[in-house]
Amino acid sequence: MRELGIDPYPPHLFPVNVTAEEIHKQYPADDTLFQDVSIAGRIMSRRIMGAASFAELQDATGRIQVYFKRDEICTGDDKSLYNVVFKKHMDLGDIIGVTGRVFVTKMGEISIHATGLKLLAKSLKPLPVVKEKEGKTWDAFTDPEQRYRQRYLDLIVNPHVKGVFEQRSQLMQIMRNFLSGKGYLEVETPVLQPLYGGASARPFKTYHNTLDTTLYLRIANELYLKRLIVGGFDGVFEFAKDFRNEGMSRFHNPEFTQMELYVAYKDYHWMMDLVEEMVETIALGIHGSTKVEVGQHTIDFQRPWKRFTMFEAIEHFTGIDISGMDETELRAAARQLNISTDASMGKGKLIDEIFGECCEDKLIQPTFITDYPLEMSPLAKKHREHEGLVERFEAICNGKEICNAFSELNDPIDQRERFMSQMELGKRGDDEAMVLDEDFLRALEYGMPPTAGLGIGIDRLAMIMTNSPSIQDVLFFPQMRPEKRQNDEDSEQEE
RNA sequence: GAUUCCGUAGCUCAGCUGGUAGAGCAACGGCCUUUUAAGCCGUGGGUCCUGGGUUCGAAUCCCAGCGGGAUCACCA
Repeated sequence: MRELGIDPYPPHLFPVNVTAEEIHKQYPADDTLFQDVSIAGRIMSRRIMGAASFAELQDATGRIQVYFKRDEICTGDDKSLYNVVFKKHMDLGDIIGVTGRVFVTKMGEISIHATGLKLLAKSLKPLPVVKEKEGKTWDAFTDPEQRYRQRYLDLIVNPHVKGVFEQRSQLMQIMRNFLSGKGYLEVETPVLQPLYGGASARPFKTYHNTLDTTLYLRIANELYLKRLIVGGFDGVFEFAKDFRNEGMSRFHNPEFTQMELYVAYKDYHWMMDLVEEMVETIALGIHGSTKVEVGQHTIDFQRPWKRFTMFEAIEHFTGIDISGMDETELRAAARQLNISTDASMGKGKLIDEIFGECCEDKLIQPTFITDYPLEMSPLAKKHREHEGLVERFEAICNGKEICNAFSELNDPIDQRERFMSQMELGKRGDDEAMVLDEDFLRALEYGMPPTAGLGIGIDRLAMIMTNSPSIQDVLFFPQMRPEKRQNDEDSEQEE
């Protein structure tokens, strides 16, 4: 092509003045429009019939057909632009710029009658060709490994994939507007932390050369946001990438996004109202309805959501009232429900286990589960009425937790004791136990107002809102094993 | 981490109980001035994931490894 004097990667801008979507929306309702268009995109299909051809052009908004006629794009005697450049040297996947006018073909398809054609970027690799007609699809690009590893290809070839990510972006935008609109401040806190905290998980560990110190990638930002509440902000939130060095599944990626929110002078009842309102707003914003199709179910986010205490939920699904049981009785109840237990499990763990086995996956419609065992929640405030419980709730939806929240523990003495018992667990070999954060305790000692806190899994919520069965479908680049072991010897030598 | 299924052309797949590879689309060469999964004629294209083993002979059987999916465990 270079021999023909054509730069396959020209440097100049191409003056686009219209998108495929705009044309489809406004034409032919007003057929005086679009008589001098300039549009750019990728060639997705081509049908050549001698001196005339049709091609489908895909831009960021969609596809539009382009009609090329030899004598229209080559007005002089030199027909090589059509005969040689277009027919021989252009391929599916090439990015081109087209000028022309919009018209409707005999077959009734809105198309662009091209008067000019320019190659903007050559594609050297063949594109998977997906064809569709009447709902049937040929040669779909479906291999999950290739779709995730080469997301760019997936996005080119599978248009609905873009829609999923647009909805994810919309979700975050709505949430951000919702929270900002209430006057809360969006903040940023450290990803690299000398101590990891705010959740029970194994961290990624790294090292800072100049400081000569170990740092951890955050597993949560909770403790930093609460420091900001101590500092006098009434409401702070952060969309936080968190990192947990744990197993992967269709619900878990090593890095994931959580939105955490802390609001002073509120409690967990207040926070439930906020979550309902916020998620309902998101559903309405994305789908125009509180009802969302998810797999086999229709989930309705209309307020108010059902609220159960954990004990009520267990009684509802198993018929067993465990609220007054001691550890031995709980163990017997678990055995009766075919739940395996081991000696290390305390009362709280047993309750949590029973709930997880018998209730969680049955909760399809959004439901708040409240009042968790104290042992499982070292950062939550003790329940105002019930011994052994904390003021905590989770929202369960489609059988999965979508958020976790509590009245935050602001008693520094109680907090220190909770950390101490976590460290006991750590000594007994629980590698997910929390570590004591002396600076956080110091902050609490200055006094933190009563505060309600929330963590909401953005990826999980996006899965529900976009009807995606796997977290990999709502992450552009889900974590995969490295494709090739390159320079194997080099890396071994570095070790 | 455990179990299980899968890995053949650029894409989607076929290849039965072992005889060293096939289709459609894409590509390449032709014909065709409003087609739409365009069509018609012709051509090329594969370390059958990798490495071992069994065998006269392996894409096929066996073992190990790599990669992926699903389920489970841990967790959000």
